[in-house]
Amino acid sequence: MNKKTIIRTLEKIALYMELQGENPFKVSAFRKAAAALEGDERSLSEMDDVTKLKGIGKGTAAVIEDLMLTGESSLLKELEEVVPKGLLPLLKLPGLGGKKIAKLHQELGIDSAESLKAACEAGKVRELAGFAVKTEEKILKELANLANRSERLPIWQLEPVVLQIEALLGSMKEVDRFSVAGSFRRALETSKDIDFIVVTEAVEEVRENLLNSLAIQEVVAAGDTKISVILDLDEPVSVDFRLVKDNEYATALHHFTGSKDHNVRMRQIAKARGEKISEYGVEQEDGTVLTFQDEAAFFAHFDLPWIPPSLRTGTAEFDKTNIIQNLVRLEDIKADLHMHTTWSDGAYSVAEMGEALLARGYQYSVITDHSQFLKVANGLTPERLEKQRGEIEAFNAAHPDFHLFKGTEMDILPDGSLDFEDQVLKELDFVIASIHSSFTQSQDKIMARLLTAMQNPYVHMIAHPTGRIIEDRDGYNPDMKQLIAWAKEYGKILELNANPYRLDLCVEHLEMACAAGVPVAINTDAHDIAHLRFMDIGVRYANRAWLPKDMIVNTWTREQFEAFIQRNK
DNA sequence: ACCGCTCGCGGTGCGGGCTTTTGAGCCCG
Repeated sequence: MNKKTIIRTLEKIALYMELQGENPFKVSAFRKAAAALEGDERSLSEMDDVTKLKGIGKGTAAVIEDLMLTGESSLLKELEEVVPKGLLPLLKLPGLGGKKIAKLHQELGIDSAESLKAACEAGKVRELAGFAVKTEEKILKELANLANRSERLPIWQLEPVVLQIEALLGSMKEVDRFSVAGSFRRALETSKDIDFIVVTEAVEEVRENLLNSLAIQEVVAAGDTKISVILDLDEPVSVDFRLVKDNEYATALHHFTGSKDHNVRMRQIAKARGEKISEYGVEQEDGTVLTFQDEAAFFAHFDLPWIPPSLRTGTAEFDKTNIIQNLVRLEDIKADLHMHTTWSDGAYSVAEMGEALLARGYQYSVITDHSQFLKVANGLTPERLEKQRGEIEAFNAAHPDFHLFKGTEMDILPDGSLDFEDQVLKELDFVIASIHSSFTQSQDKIMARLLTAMQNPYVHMIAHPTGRIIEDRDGYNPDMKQLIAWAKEYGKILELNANPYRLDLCVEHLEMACAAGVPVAINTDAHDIAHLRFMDIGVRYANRAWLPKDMIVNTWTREQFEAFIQRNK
């Protein structure tokens, strides 16, 4: 019996109890027990007594013992007999929780989405205490939505929507300031919706403007403090706007940025001091409410540094406050080491990319068009690569305070060889090696390919090391522990590809690279000037892994970078 | 159901808002 199964069983028990309308504390006790097991790194055999873990007592330990001895949980079996499986999806319906579902089951014998629909249509549901006509209508509407209801949306789908809404809010003269909040601001891979905090004194105008300017499928709520809409895009996207006064901005932004666990911890800290935090301010013991100009002032009130949103998980951010100042911020970034031009599959010329990089205030960058193997991307032959050199040198001659290094994104071929000979690589300043083909090879073959690149003295960096696309494909499944060990051994950089499709390395792998002391570069892989903005996402994502600034290659000065890339010549 | 303060019992990481049932359940971070 493995630990994962036990954790899942405890969570299942909680779910079934919830559907029975059980005491919510009892339900959460089972969830807490599961979380306690999950949070402990030891395997079950290494724990002599599970009840020593905080959150596991007599009852939950009995379930664990049951599972260990018999492979089954008699408690779960009993629950499954009493609670119909068809009720499980009903918890997803907004407005229905365990208590209400239990009542529907007990009073009307409802056991599935179908029977709930029938009961609503027959007008049976409105007769129940706690339900009425409106509830019935709402349930019917939500049942219709249930099938095509999308779960969490990936960051790459939300990012352009956020950009568009930011442009709209920025253009509205009644809007004094605004920010995106929620899990998007914390740089999570997926979010359920998008939250915006908007400061305005002209609530009506802003509301009308928003409702008229956005492509709206459905207005969920449109009050004085909250506007909630579903946008009519390829997939429906929920967006919430919170309209607040200027002095409430900091606490509202903090509150709606979360995470929930972070907020709970903050409120505990406040409570211990006799204060109360809400989205409107910090209430003092005498009832007066303090407000703050910005989040930094709010955190400072609790003797905390400004905690970057990505760190707000409710865990380490309160213990490791002394190293927060060592983490990377967007203004620390001095270069972008991975981008494409019209020479391969990019949309802008070398000079246009160069000007855009200068406009971002960078000191240097690297042009890295694809190599010849990638025909679909118009990859460069050694001859064309040589021609490109002239264009880059001309740009550099005209811009003495900035430097474009000459590079390539070279394919690691399916047979394990590299796309350019060493003589070609030798002439380049910076060489990226990456895999774009034969993802389904065995892990041994993939690792053999990567090892060739690692052992080549002219290669500096491995780009998007796993090849994953968020919520779409898993990539080529390299042995990351081994890859990181090689990067350390051969002195290579691993990339955090900041394109929101990729975010590769992921947080877990970044943490491993960090622990091993392997340098990381945050790159946009821009194929368009507009893509250079992804650096912001990359930086916020890197924060989630607590990567210190000095381990991030593109925070280095041009001199430091040059010293590093020339070491093998 | 678990924990902690003390051996049975009260509180359960927070607080606000919305619905519509004018309480209690549900939802948000």
